[in-house]
Amino acid sequence: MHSFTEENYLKAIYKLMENDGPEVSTNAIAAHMNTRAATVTDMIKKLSAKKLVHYTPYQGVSLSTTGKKAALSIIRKHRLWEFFLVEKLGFRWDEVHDMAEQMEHIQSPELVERLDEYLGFPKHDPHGDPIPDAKGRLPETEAALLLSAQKGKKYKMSGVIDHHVLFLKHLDEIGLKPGCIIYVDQITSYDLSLQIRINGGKPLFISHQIARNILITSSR
Amino acid sequence: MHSFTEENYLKAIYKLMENDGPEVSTNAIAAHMNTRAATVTDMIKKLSAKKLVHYTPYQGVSLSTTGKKAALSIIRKHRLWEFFLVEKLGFRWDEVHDMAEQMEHIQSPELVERLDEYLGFPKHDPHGDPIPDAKGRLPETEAALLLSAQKGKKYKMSGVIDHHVLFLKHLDEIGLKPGCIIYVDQITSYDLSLQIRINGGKPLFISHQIARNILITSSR
DNA sequence: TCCAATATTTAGACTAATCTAAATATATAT
DNA sequence: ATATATATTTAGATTAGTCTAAATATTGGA
Repeated sequence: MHSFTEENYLKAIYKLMENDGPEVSTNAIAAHMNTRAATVTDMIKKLSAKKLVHYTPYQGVSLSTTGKKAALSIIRKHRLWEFFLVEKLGFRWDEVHDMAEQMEHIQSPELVERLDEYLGFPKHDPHGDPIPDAKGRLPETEAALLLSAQKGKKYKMSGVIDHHVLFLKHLDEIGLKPGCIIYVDQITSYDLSLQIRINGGKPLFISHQIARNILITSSR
Repeated sequence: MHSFTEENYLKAIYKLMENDGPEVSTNAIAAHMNTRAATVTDMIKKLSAKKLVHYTPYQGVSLSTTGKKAALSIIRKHRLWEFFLVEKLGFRWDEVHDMAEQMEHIQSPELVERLDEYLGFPKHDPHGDPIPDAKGRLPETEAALLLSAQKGKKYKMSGVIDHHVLFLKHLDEIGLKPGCIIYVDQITSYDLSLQIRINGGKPLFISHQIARNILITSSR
């Protein structure tokens, strides 16, 4: 249906749209995809001809209904495969992105639905990101930043903002991963660093830099 | 490393080489891959420049050691994914080829090894084809054709020659699939058709056409 | 308002994979 | 042995995706 490249553009536009609003700039896409603005313009025209995006020259681009659906389908596959890689094959959550990046392009609606069922219809991937259902609907996700946590309370880690491998690896090393319970013992007002305990373990210091990239929900 | 297209050529050359001997003709590749001879010549030159094949113009092509290794790695992945699709996701053996055709190109040595382990190191895929190990070694496979079976004996179905979907689907419908036990009750010398029973079930007539495409081993 | 900085698009070119048509080599049947 | 049929390669063109450099549009500050 769509080429790998087209799928990657749709996904990129979707993610940028999620963060920065519906109108996505050529340069933002170029930066996100590590290509040149001229290349992006070419591809946007193609996606526009296929009615996957709305495009007015110089005004940025936004996903059409079909484009959004396509993007969500790719994201669904990506996240289901990530879940598979962690839960079934035993990879760590910081290892699976690049593999899923390839697997998300496998074309077979039947395969996706069977995989979903096989995995027990998970709602979130190993990073805590919501998995769209077969219709492209995202599960409700109420989440706050760890830096907005209150002293003395406990929370459940529900995901991350930053998805870079080095960040994820660091979190994994200190024992932080989605699902764990975080007890907030101290908040240093000077540098906004936190002293926490994970699942009731020993105290751990978390910088503001890290706390702003961790998502939490009320525990239970 | 290699493009999808290059991988598909290597696989095609491997399969043709398996059937017709080491020297594979341009036309044979073109026919197998549904392209034109001119296209094949171009690609052969590229594979030759990469030292994946040995090539003398007008004399056909053969896989180099590296080329053969690459081909076996792709076949390994294809067959492991087929096994996964049937054993874990519950697809029928006649449904999985096209999906595996896409999955075989996923690049990640670690993923393949973990998948192999997860599946319990299977030796054969759902069609009975041998799965190369991590080093590219194929398991021993002694197999005969069903048409060479003897009256009154029983055999285990070990695979198929023809891999076309319609053939596989037909076999599945009549209950023949790798692993089943075949009792040969009668052989009609006139048309070489067979009367068999599957796993001791009710009698079934098998044409010569079908019998020549089914592989068997001695039962147990 | 107008100019400079920034963002975007256009023009022209490149590579990989493919094609058709023409040229050339090999094989085969009298 | 030679002509004809078949197989293969070459030449030249096409499409998708990419690039650089140049042209053009938008924006924000004086």
